[in-house]
Amino acid sequence: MTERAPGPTTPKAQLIAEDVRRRILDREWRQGDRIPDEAELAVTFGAARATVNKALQLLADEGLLERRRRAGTRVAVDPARKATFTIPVVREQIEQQGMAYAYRVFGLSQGFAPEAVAERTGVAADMPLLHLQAVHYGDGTPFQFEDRWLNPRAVPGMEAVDFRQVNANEWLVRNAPYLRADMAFSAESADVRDAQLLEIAAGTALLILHRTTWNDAGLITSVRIACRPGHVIRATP
Amino acid sequence: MTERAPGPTTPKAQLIAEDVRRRILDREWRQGDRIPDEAELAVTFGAARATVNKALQLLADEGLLERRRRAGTRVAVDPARKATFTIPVVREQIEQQGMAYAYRVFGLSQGFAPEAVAERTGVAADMPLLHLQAVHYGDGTPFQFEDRWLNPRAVPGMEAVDFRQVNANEWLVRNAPYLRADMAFSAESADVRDAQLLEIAAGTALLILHRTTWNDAGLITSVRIACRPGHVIRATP
DNA sequence: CAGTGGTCTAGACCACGAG
DNA sequence: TCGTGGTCTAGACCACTGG
Repeated sequence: MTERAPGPTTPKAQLIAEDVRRRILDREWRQGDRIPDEAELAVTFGAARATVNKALQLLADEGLLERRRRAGTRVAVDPARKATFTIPVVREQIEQQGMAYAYRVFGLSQGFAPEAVAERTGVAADMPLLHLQAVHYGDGTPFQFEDRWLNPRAVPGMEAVDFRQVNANEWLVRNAPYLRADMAFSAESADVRDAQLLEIAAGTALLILHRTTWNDAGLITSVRIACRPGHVIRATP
Repeated sequence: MTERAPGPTTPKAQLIAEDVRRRILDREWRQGDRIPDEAELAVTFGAARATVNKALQLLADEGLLERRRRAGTRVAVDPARKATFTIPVVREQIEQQGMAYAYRVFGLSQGFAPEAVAERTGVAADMPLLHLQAVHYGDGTPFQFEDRWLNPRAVPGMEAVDFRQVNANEWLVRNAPYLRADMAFSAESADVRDAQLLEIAAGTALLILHRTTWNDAGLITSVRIACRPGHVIRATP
C-alpha cells in the first residue's frame, strides 16, 4: 500500500480517522450501521469532541460516512466514488517530462461565438469574442491543440494583450482569477483541422477536455483542448 | 453567478473565506502577496484564530492560497486548477434519466491477467483472476461496456458469488470497501469487440475510464469502462 | 422535544523552517 | 532562533431533524 505508517507527529484527528476507516474495512462497523456519537468516541479515543468531529468530517468528505444531526453518523451504504484531477499548466507538464516546450498560434480573430459555444458559456450571441487556435508542442511533436474563445472585457488589461506573442493559458492563470469553472471530458474523432494541427490521421480517437471559466463580469474563456492520441489523464489520489 | 448570497446562518469561517476570496479577485491582495497572519485576521474579522485558520485552510485546499509555517500565507502565484468527478453507480445514472436499466454478461472465465493489466494492478502474473465482460443498457441501448478483472481472494465471500447473476459493480460497492483507488481517462478507437458489444461501428472514438481498487489484501478489481459514443463526464463543482 | 452534529471561542503548546 | 501555521482542548451555544 501507499499508506505511510502514522508517525509520532501524526495529527490525532488523522489517527482517529484511520482507526475508524480500519473498523469499517474490518467490518466491525458495517455499511448502514450507526456508529457511536461524537461524545462517545471522544471518550473512546481520549480526545476532545472537536478533534473527533474533524476526523469524522474527513471521512464524510471522502464519502465513507454519512452524517446527519439527530440521526447520528452512519457508514455509507453507497460510498461515493470521487476522484480529483489537477489540470496542470501545459508547459510545466511538458517540461516535467524533460521535453522542450514550444507554442504556436494558428489563428487569432475577432468574432461571435458559434451556437455550441454560446450555449455552453451563456454568452450573448452578439458579444464580440476573441477566437484563438494554438498548439502546444513537446520536443517538436504536437501535444495539445487548443481552440479557445476569450472575452476581452472580462479582465482589465486583456484587450491590450497580443495573444500571438503571449501564451493565453499562462496569461489567464496569472491575471484572470475566476469565480466559477466548468470542466468536462469526452472523446471525439479527429476532424480535418484536429488532424492537421496534431499531425495525425483524421478519425483518430482524441480525448477532449472542455473548460469554461467565469468571474463576476461574466465569461472569461471557454476552451476545447484536444489531447494528442494516447494521452491519459490520471486522478491525483 | 451560481453563488448563493451568504445567509444569516452561514458559518463564520465560510464568510471569512468568501471575504478573502473577494479580496483576491478584486486584486486587493495580488498573486504572490503575503496576506496578514492568522492572529491579525482574527482581530480584523472579530473571530477566534481557529476560525480564521479553518477559513484559510479551505482556500488553501482550493489552491488559492499557499501556506507555510514561519513564512506566512501567500496568494498562490499559480492557482491549482482542480476538478472533482463523482463516478455514479451505472444503474442509478441510467435510471435517473428515466431509462430502463438492463445488464448482460457476455463473458465470465478464470484466467491470468494479461501484461497490461498486471502492470496496472501490480498483481503477480500467476495470480488466478476472474475475467468478466458485461454491458449496461439504457432502454435497450448499450450504455457502457465493462471489461473487468476481479481478485476472488480479495474479499471473503467473493468466491461464492455468481457474477452471471449479480451485478459486479453493485456487489463490489456494497461488499468491498477499498483502501486505495486509481482512476484515469483516455480515448480509444472502438476495436471489434467494443463495436460489437456497444453496437456501433468499429473505429468510433470512445471515452475510456480505467479504474482499479485495492485493499490491504491487494488487488480487488481493475476495470476498463468503454462509454457509449458521445458520452460526457462533467466535473461536480 | 431532545439528541446529535455544526460551529465558535479562548487559551495553550508544538513543529517547522525562513532568516 | 523565533514567528507563523498546525493542532488540541474544554466548554459552550445553536441548528437541525427524528421520534
